[in-house]
Amino acid sequence: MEESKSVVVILVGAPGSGKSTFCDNVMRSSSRSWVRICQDTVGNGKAGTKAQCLASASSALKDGKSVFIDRCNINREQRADFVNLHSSHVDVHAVVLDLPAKLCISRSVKRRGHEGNLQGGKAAAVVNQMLQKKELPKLSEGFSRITFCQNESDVQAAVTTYSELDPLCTLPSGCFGQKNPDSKVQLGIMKFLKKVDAPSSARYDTSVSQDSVANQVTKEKTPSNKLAEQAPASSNNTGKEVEDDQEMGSFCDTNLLDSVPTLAFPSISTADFQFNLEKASDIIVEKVAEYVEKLGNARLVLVDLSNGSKILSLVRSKAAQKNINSSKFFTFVGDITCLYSQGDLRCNVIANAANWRLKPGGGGVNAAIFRAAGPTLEIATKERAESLAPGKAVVVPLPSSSRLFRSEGVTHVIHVLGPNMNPQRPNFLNKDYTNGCIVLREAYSSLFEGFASILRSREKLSKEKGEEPGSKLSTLQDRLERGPVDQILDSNQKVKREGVYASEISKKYKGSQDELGSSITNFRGGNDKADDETKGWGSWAQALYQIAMHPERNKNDVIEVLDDVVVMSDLYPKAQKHLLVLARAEGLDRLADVRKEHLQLLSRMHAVGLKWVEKFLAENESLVFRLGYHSEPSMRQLHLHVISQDFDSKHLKNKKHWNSFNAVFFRDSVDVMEEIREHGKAKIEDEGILSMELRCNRCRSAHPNIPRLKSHVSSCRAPFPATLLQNRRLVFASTKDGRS
DNA sequence: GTTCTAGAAC
DNA sequence: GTTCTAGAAC
Repeated sequence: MEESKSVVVILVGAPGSGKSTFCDNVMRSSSRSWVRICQDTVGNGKAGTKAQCLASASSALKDGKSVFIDRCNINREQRADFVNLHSSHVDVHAVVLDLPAKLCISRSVKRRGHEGNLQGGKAAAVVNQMLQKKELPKLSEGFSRITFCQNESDVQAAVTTYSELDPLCTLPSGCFGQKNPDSKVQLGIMKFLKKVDAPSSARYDTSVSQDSVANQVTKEKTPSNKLAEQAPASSNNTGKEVEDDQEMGSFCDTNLLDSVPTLAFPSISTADFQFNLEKASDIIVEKVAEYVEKLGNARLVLVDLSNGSKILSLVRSKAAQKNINSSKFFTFVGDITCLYSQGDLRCNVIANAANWRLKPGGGGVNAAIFRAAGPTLEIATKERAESLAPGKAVVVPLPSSSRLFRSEGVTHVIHVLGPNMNPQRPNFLNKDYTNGCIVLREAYSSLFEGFASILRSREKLSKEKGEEPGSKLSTLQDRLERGPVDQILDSNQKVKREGVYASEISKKYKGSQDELGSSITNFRGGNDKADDETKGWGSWAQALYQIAMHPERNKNDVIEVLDDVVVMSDLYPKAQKHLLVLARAEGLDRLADVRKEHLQLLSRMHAVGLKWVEKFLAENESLVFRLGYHSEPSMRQLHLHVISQDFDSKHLKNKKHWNSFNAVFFRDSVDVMEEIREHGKAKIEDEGILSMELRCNRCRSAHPNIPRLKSHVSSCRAPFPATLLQNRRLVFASTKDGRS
């Protein structure tokens, strides 16, 4: 009989993956003579080195022992020298403990008395860092056998294999237990949800499916969606290799045909319009409760893209408290434009959180829906309404050529415009939640009324066809599946009649738009949009321009209006006192536009700023002020910052904020005026300065991040740097000498 | 300008 | 694991 062959087993895994436990378990019951070489212990108390590990391994092999290399060996480079221990009488194997990072971290954080003293808080960081470098071993590195373990049962199986490895036996060569590394888990799960009786021969990594995907897919599903509910319980029986599902996403797939009319809607106003989530969730639940029973068997589904969505969880718990029928109203995590193809949720109507222009663009749901629907939606929308006032909705039948119609089964889009609490957007309600809540309620009423009108028109269609009204309410879909295209167009046109009803309403709204949304027209009026765009200012960057030109329309923000300047509080003050003095001149967008002819205006702005500084200093003489311009402002319209030097503000959040007031990017008003006077233009510093290191504005010490800087600044009492003390760049209370 | 969030840094 | 940043979207 052949001489017994030693084995070198290189364990591969992050801290906490269970390498040492694996070795212990094998060694406890193996009939082989094993040596565990652990870098943490090989140095006899000191941190061991890789060289020591190699030496110990060679010497153990010489003695005819088998060896475990118990170190992370996380990438090829780390493993290479150990693989080279291979010889005619030594096999080199790898056992990969590729367990979920979460698990490794929680184990390594919790453990006590670890050999390498890697435990507690720092362990997590190390594990995370290490997993970034992870490189799974390949046979080509020189291994004769690689065993991949992705969960506890894999590990147990590998322990058994090595425990039972008799000294005279060898294990078969090759890779064992490897999953397809980039298999589309999401796809796999989706397919599984559709086919519960998938083959159960092969293994499926339950930890992956349940942790990452199944929850996302199923958690939010309605109880009526039984298949989805059952899926996680048996998902470990499904096939590990999931073939592409050709049926998936096809509208004509009737596997789980769901003919209940359903409206999917995003939370209105809570994203970009920054409406308070608590208030919004109350209103959603209130309005759903009001409408859900009126809508017969139809369903309402609140959709949000992100799994951890606060609005969904608020609405869920409030709806549960109100005992709203969960088969008629539920929340769903997914992309509203792919609910059927990606989420298996059939929604024939989707709501769009539209903008007042009813145009594509912006971002979020509006952009996504217009993109997914294609240009036909824009055309169809235009036929019905030119614009939308807050609180209103308009129903738009989707042309059958639209992708949303063809592949998602969406027959109508209802555009809704909610109240806006975002100062950067048109129709800003400036914290007026009394009005805001009224408008948001109205928005949901309009939306659900619109949906009801679609349902009524379908019922009518069903009657025309001689069907039981409300039996299926999916006439369009039936025709789509069975009938020729002309029939679809035919029914589409009939639906339009109802759509006109909706657009009549919207015309009525248009009439009342002036009182409801006067700043809609204001926003448009005065300047022309093309002009803004050629100058490269985004829509959000126009606010100051609007205020400078029409201060009377923005009474809430403006604190002083003069012929040539407007003074306002910065909406997001970066210090205790932070004002903006706006130039009321057309075409003076930024510091770079300033020339000699503006000198008088500049000195006027400076004087007005100083006047306000005096007022503030009278209230609090410990403040210190600086007046200046940003080299490259984010907002259109030349504005002078008047800012106290405490920088004590929750709105000061990042490097850019700090450096825009404390690096040379901030151009002192006194210097700007002098440069204009002497050279005809002001020096503009590059935006790159904004990412410079963070230094205290007094003692100039450097700090690693904003929180540390802020905490330092709050207590630094060093005098200000000499340059700031010169030329009246800093403004102090008159009783002070400027050297505090 | 802000918010949101992924992922880097600790 | 949390904290923090930086980039994208608006």
